[in-house]
Amino acid sequence: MRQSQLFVKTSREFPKDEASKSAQFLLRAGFIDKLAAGIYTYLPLGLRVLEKIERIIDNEMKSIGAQRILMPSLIPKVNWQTTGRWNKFDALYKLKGKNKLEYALGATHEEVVVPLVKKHVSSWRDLPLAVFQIQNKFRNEFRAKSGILRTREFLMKDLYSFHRSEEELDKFYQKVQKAYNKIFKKVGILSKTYLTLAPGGTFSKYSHEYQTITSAGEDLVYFCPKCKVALNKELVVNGAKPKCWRCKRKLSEQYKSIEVANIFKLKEKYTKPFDFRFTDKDGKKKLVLMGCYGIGLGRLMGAVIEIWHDDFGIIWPKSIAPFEMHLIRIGESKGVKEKSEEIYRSLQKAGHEVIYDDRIQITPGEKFMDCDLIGIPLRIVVSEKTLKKNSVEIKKRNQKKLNFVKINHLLRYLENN
RNA sequence: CGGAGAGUAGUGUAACGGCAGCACGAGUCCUUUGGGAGGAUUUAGUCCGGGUUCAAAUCCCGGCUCUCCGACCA
Repeated sequence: MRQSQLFVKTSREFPKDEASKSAQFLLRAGFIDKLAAGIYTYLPLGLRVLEKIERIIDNEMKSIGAQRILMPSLIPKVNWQTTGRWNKFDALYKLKGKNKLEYALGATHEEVVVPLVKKHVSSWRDLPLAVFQIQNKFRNEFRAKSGILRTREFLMKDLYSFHRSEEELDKFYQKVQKAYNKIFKKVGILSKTYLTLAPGGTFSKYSHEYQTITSAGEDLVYFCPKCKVALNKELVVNGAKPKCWRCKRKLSEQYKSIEVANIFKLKEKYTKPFDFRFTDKDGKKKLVLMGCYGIGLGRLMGAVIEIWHDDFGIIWPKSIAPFEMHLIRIGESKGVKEKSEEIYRSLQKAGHEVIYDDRIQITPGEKFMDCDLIGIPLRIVVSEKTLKKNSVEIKKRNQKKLNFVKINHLLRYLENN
């Protein structure tokens, strides 16, 4: 993509009203635009990142056998009444339709997925089953904050699994944990992200969260260095000493963290109100057991930036960077222009995702500053200086070192690095 | 939802109750091209509604919005 064609421009000024680093960089670099508190547009660069995260999650979900669907956002009142959440879940956005019908925008989808799956599952032979979707959720948060870390409309992957026994549910629950670890590894935050025991909220007694430790977080956790797991502070009753839920050792140090994902064993909590039963091998009707598993995609994107940035901007992990490389042209001479256009075309032809700073009347300094701000992993510079050596200059976003590579060796160099 | 703070041009900021100014950005033209360059020129603003006053960005009342703290929370 040509940077001159990007309709969103970068901004030199820090937004006055944003405290969190991820929000500052995303706004300055033109990844997102704020419409209102907790409501954001994803601009071309931001959308590319979001789509890459989506693809990673989609792959991992499918690899554990989950089938992707897309449920509606408009959910009738009766469904919420069946589970008792019409009045209990106060983050619901409620709307009135014609004929006095009422709806809530989807804040979570048990009320849709349970009756849906019930229509098609009746025998033990139909189970286990897992379905997921990636869709915008609406929650009327009392307070939106920290840019895309806590919003009122946000993209979420929600997975629901259905089982015949607790044993089967446990097994799948473990499988999801492994898949989640793979996801966090791919997006570059696994080393800071810990399985955390937490209260279950409206869903169950306990749940597990995935907490990414960073000072930008709004949660507090105790971390066990031996077990590599954490305990949410909300679970520590007044005065009690927090203990690791695995090895039982006493924990003392508190860390701020971001809850990037949450998983629950719902068991029969939502299958019961919908009377969702299956006929087991022994001919008896039994309640289906259920689990649910969420990841907030935008929040994950924000968490990655909280971990991966420096004073100049974002440092995207390769896996979710909006582009693989940033080709920068310095200078306006005919030779430089022709050569950089040629390199741009050959990179594209070789299948590389490249953003090309072909803007004119922009000083080299400004191009470099924008490049650091946007945070593409690899920077390739073409200028009079590099052309004298028949080369381009290559620099990684997270390193200081400059490499000069002969132009006719460039594609091979990129393959091997 | 409770508490605190703030709303002036696209962004960031100034102006005692008395001419709304500056910087950056954006547009046009020229020069410049290895870490936010220089010149010329143009552009654009007091959140909304009421009140006090000869006169309101400024004082008062009401509303709206944003940010932060708390509460809440898949």
